[in-house]
Amino acid sequence: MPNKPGKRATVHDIAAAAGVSRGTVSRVLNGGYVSATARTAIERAIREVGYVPNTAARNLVMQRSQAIGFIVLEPHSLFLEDPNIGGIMLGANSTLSAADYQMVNLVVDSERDTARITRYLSGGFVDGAIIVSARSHDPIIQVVGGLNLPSAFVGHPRDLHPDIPYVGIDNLASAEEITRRLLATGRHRVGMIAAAVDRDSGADRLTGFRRALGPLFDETLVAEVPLYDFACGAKGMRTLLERDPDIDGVFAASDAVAAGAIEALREAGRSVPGDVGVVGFDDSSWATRTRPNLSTVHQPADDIGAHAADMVLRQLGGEQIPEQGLLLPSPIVWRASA
Amino acid sequence: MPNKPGKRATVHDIAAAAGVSRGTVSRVLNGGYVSATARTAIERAIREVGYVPNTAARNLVMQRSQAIGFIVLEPHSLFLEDPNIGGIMLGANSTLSAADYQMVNLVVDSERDTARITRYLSGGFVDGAIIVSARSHDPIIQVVGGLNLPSAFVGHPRDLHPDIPYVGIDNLASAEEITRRLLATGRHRVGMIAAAVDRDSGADRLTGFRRALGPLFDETLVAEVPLYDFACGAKGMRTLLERDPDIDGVFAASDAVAAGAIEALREAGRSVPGDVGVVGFDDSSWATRTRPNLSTVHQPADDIGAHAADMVLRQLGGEQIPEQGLLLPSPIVWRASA
DNA sequence: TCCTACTGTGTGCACGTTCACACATCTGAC
DNA sequence: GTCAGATGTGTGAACGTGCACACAGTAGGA
Repeated sequence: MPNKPGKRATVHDIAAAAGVSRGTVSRVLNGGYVSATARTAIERAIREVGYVPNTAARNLVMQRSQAIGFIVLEPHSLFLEDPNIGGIMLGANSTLSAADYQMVNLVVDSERDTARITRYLSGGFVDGAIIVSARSHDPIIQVVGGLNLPSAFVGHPRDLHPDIPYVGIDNLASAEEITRRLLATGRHRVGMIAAAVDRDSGADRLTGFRRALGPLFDETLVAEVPLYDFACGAKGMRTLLERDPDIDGVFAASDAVAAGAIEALREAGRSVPGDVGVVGFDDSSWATRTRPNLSTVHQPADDIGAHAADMVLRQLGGEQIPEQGLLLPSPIVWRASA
Repeated sequence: MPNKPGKRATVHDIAAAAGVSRGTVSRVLNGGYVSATARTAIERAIREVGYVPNTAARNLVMQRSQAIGFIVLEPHSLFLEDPNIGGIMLGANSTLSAADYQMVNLVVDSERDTARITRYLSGGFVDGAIIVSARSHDPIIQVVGGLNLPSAFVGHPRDLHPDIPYVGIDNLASAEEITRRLLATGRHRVGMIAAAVDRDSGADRLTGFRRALGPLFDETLVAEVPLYDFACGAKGMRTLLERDPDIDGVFAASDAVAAGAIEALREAGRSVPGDVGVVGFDDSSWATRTRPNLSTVHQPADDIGAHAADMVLRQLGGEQIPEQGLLLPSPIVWRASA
């Protein structure tokens, strides 16, 4: 039972137990010249007493907090809906905790909280930050650029400061590729349900779709909806069917949107993939919930989080990140919906 | 620009700026006798310099970490799937951060990590803990009971230490109630897809179902499946249809299970709610994704998290929690699936 | 006048750690 | 035999804060 309610062992205690001074104990903990005999005696004492260094004391003298902020710029409700954020969080968390860093969550609901974040970021509460869901022209980008805080963005807003690294996937190329795959199945009237085009991911997916179609691109076959969700997907699909009943292929901006589209198609008496081929994006849990299962773009959320954490950690280690950003591979997963 | 890269203002700086001593500054920060003139001068200095107290130094002298552990005893994959954990986390996080506490996430994948958690909990890294998803006979229960750490459980395993408070919902009563509602729609052959009966929530929901049926209870109309998920729901439904093709009502242990059941019913050519009435549990995002939308039990995840955090906070404030546990209301949401 | 109570302020110490420095010992080379 | 370099160890100072204590001034009552 190493746990005595009132007191915790300190370096002094184990120094006394091992018959050495505090300095030597500190050296076996942090590296330095220590004799073999002293080292073993100290290690034994540490084990016996169950000593764990006091984080607060260490942080105080080292002038750091050993914490990384995980800042999500989304309303609470979207935070829960988004199939990727959870994975990104988990990926970042395991990388961070392996390096003995704590992850501090900060969900920012209102855009006007920028002042509060700034104070938090510059207040020494965190040694670094991972910022998720920032959009182009988000004031947070300027703030983080001005601060000298090791940080990484998940996703890549256009106007990112050149010194701040980002990690994400190539939404544009992936959208283009999956649209091509859809066209290759012999479809002739292919439309898109574009969601959240005010966000970089949404805009990129639309641009990718446009590129894949090239001269065949037809403005009327794009239905824009505000959110990446089921209801918007159903609404978007109804709009497309209205505009062109002969539509035979749909690229949905996310799996949730695709699920909504499939529902609307079923209601309209169309079969999937018989009458209409549908592809999604994200490879979230939606993809295997729909019937038929979705053909989609796999988004490696876990890896994205891990890499973002790694980038922050490397900067903390004094390293200058050479590449400006990192785009992880996002392979196409071809299932039955197209 | 209060942010000078190298240096941060300390109590000394603002004491000098205001023409008083450190002690007086500390008193305006933490309460005590301070003259009006001194107070205004100090407050002005604090504002001008943008002073924020150093957390590490404060924690060191106060002998605390100002952090609360949020411990989830689930594999990573289940953590993402579970529709409630995200909400609980968010609820706990906002209550905690309002009280200036940090939330430290700890997802424990393997059950054998108990030693690591014990070390963490007793190591002074956290001042308290919120523990989610513990099951009866989980060793963590004994550990936390032995430690003298302010904590709260989400859910209520049978063998909980009497001093440790819990917060959750009454799975048994709610299951009983929604089954009664289902029976009241005129169904005569009502079955259940029971999931995760090795967990307290799963076992309670089954017991509630049994109670509602009373003497009508028929063992053959219960299909047990391992997980609260879509695939298990579909499988469970097929089993039930096989055992009794005349089944006309189903209580699914969760919304995901219900969604799977609806899918299986559709494949078998049954209409919902025409041929078979289906009810779920959780009121998660699944509930409005299925067609028809699910009648289900609303689980107030956000409130659960907030209350758990509050319980820990109150213990930290020296309060002895009088009630042993708290069961939050979980109202029935009646939609179209039954 | 003296004692007590209250308000207000400054100072020293402690919290547990790391780091720089001083000091000690041992080796080998000139 | 001395000097240089490597290896090993102890000590003091500092990190920034809160708290206990000492002290000063004021007011009121006996």
